[in-house]
Amino acid sequence: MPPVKPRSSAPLYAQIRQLIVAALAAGEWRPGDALPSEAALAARFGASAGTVRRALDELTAAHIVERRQGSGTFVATHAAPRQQFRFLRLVADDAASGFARQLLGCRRVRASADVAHALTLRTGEPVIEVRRLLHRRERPVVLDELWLPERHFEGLTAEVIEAHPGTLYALFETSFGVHMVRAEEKLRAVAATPQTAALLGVQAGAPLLSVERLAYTYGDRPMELRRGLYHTDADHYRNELN
Amino acid sequence: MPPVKPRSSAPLYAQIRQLIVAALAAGEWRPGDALPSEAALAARFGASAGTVRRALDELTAAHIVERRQGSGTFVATHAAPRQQFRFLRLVADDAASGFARQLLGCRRVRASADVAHALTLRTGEPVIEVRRLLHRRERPVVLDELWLPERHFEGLTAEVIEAHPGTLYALFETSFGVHMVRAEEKLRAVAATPQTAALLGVQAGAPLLSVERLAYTYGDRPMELRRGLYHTDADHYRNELN
DNA sequence: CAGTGGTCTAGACCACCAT
DNA sequence: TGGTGGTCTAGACCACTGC
Repeated sequence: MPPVKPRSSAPLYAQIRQLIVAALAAGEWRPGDALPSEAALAARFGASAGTVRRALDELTAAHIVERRQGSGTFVATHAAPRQQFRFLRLVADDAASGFARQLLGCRRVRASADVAHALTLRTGEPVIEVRRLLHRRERPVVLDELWLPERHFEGLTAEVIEAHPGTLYALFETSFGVHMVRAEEKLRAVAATPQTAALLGVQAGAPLLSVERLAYTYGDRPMELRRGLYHTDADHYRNELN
Repeated sequence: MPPVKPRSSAPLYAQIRQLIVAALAAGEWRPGDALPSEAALAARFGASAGTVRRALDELTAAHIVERRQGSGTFVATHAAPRQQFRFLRLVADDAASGFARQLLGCRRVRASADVAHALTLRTGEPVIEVRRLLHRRERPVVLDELWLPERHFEGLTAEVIEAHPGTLYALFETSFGVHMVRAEEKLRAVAATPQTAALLGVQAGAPLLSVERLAYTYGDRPMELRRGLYHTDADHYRNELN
């Protein structure tokens, strides 16, 4: 990894931030690994400790790395307890409790036009389609359908999913080297179709919260399209606005 | 305003951040005003420029102040073009366009139990209730109902609202000195009642996105409860997850 | 105890804005 | 041209972790 170009227009801390992300994308450090110390990174990039620190500050804010005073700086991982439901904003109206997962299907299909467009693939390229149901208190609350580009997820089968105890994002990390960094969601209210109503245990036509999520890995590359239908009678989608 | 306590346990930059927020809450600087320069604030708080800068960094991230290189640091205001729709995440599926406002009512009522609880009032205390409709392309898309503690909004009437060209949050700032800093929202899908359906031009039972928002002013004091029903056929609620 | 991140300082230089 | 925020440095000291 070369040192930083001195004549570039972008601030040094931004260049260092990008170089660290590039190293993460290249797999130099894996989720959960410790990064070199701030002093070591400063030496590597030929910058002062304060400048490296600023780059790490921003990566910490973006949940790309995680700092632990006294121990070091670590690559963020969806396996960490805090990150478990980082992207699932559905919470119970009363006291929270976890979800039980039920896999409905996992198969290789050809990307439809809209799936391909979202994932920047060509229509008809192979994608893996997963369908699942999440239950809370023995009742179905989320019907999820998601698509992944097959070339990054070769070998993902129902058996692999069933055998994995953690979240899907943790599985993507450990088994496929794909770490999701951020996501964009589009929410709408829709009416349950007869099929979705049956799966979620509601009447056809009942209102459901539709959540379409596009998740990105390092370098803003879209890697997962997800369409969820949330039953929001006893749960709600929680959001904070700044 | 006294200088910072040297022996306190919280970091100096956090104390300075809180002192600045307290000064904002006390009205020392109003939205749109320039704060003293970083050097002047450093002198006032008896800290170095770097420490004051860190406090301002955090206030900038929270959209409480806004920096302009070469000019100074300014108190954030909802009147600024960028902040216009900071809390309204509903965007059109195609090209964006603005909203037209229609006031349905503004009256003084007694707080119901849930409204009072959200605003930390006692049940029956006077609140101002506002109801409006937002239109896009001549079609109603948002039915809004909101409640404000009367003691902070004395004199808020339909005429005042109709006469104000900007957003409600800008009006709250200029006429009542209440600046909203952040908000929490709870989203669900609900079925339109006959009344709401008529106002939004949909069938009774049609799915609507219900958005309950609690907005806070400086010091995390809740100042507005808002319940919106969004018609999401040609619009969606956009969210970014980090 | 050594090594790590967390805080705080002092100062230099640059980029931008207003006048 | 003077004042403002933006970047970058060098170094001191503290708090915490793990051996």
